[in-house]
Amino acid sequence: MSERRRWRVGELAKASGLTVRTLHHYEHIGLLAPGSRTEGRQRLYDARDVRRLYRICALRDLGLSLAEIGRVFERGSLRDALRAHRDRVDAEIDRLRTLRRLIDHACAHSDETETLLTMIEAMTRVVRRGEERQADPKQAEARWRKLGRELRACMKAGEVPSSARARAVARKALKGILEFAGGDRATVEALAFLRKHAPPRNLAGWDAAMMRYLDQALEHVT
Amino acid sequence: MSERRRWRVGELAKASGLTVRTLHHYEHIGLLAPGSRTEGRQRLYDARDVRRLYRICALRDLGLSLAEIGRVFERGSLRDALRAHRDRVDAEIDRLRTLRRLIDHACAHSDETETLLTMIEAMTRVVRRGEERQADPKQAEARWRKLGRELRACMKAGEVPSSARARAVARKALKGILEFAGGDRATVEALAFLRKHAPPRNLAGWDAAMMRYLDQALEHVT
DNA sequence: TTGCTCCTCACGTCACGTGAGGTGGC
DNA sequence: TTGCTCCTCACGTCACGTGAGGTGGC
Repeated sequence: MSERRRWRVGELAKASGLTVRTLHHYEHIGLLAPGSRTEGRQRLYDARDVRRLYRICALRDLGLSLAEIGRVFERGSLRDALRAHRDRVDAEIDRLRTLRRLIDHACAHSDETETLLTMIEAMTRVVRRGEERQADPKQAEARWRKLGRELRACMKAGEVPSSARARAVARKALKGILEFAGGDRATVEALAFLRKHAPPRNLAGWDAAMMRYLDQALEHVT
Repeated sequence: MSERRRWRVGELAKASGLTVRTLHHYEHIGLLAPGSRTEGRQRLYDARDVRRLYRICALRDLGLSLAEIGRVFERGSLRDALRAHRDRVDAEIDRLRTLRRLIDHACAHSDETETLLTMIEAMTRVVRRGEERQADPKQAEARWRKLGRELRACMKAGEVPSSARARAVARKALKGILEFAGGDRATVEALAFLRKHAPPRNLAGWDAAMMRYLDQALEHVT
């Protein structure tokens, strides 16, 4: 009674929603070989193969690579693979969110290709090479840390952002920003936008609240 | 005085953070050719090339393909390209969010590879092929629409989910769910999870509030 | 002359898509 | 015999990475 149901490659393709070529590919890389073949070398998949295929599809739909899936089936821990994958997904979501805001900001603020390009260029320059452009990154960081401490003192003392002390800090910060931007207006604007919408995490001890406070103080500085 | 600054390929690579191979590639596909070459065929990039390169990098960092970037430079509207891209980014964020919840749910609820696989398989089966499994999709949809109307009537009348009328609707819904799941417990659970965490949009006229109401009513049905 | 940089092929990656040319009939 | 499905190469996609073997000196 071992006359079990068999599937030819086209049948399995139709049932699974994959293509015949995909099944060939999975066999080629050693991920799923049919249990048997006919005398004419036609592939015959059995129930075990089908089961395995659905698991492959499930993991693939989660975004695992075929190589990772192979490893999970061989001996790996699915849990570890999933945890690692979850972290990758989280990072990707973060990245896309920032990107989304950047694109939207660009779209909303200009119609002209030239202007748009300049703006995007400035933004990505800031995002990508941020620290690299500093003459001396360590010195620059120490300076921002110091400014951060001064600003935090203003905040703790309950001073409004328009107070003389807060404005003094803001003026020093503005000088640092202008220096960083190399005098490029688009870069200064891009920095302001990024401070608001995609605050860098843990940048020299600054947090989002401090950046908001700084932006308010900057509005009172000429 | 046209002795302008020139860059050899290695210099430009270092300055831009790209590899030499990448610059070769951009030339190969017609995206960025050096303004000139030496007698020994060495590439010489000028300021215009550098400018163009930074724009290419900016658009690439936004996620545009090299082909799209080429089109934008030739004649295309950057704005249209950005809008289209923004929509793609949005869709991708949605997809990853659902995925994220799915992975987390799976991780949180089991240690065993076997169980995890079965759970994930059930979920992706539901997500991917939802409607296909119905014997008659049109008839099924009409049925869910009818149930939706009955449920909405309960809600409008201000009845609590434990009321007799709501429970009657819930019992009918449960029957439909069991049928859809083909008697598979894992699939039923997966459906419940997805109703809560990744509600399908506009499924036979049901919205998220209705699904919450149904879930509450289901808790009062044995 | 010694290094370093540059050059042009050309194959590899990843997950398949897309024919081409020929054979099988679970 | 006619269709339909199956078979095995093998090149194409995308954005480069990675040598291999040889030449230039912006």
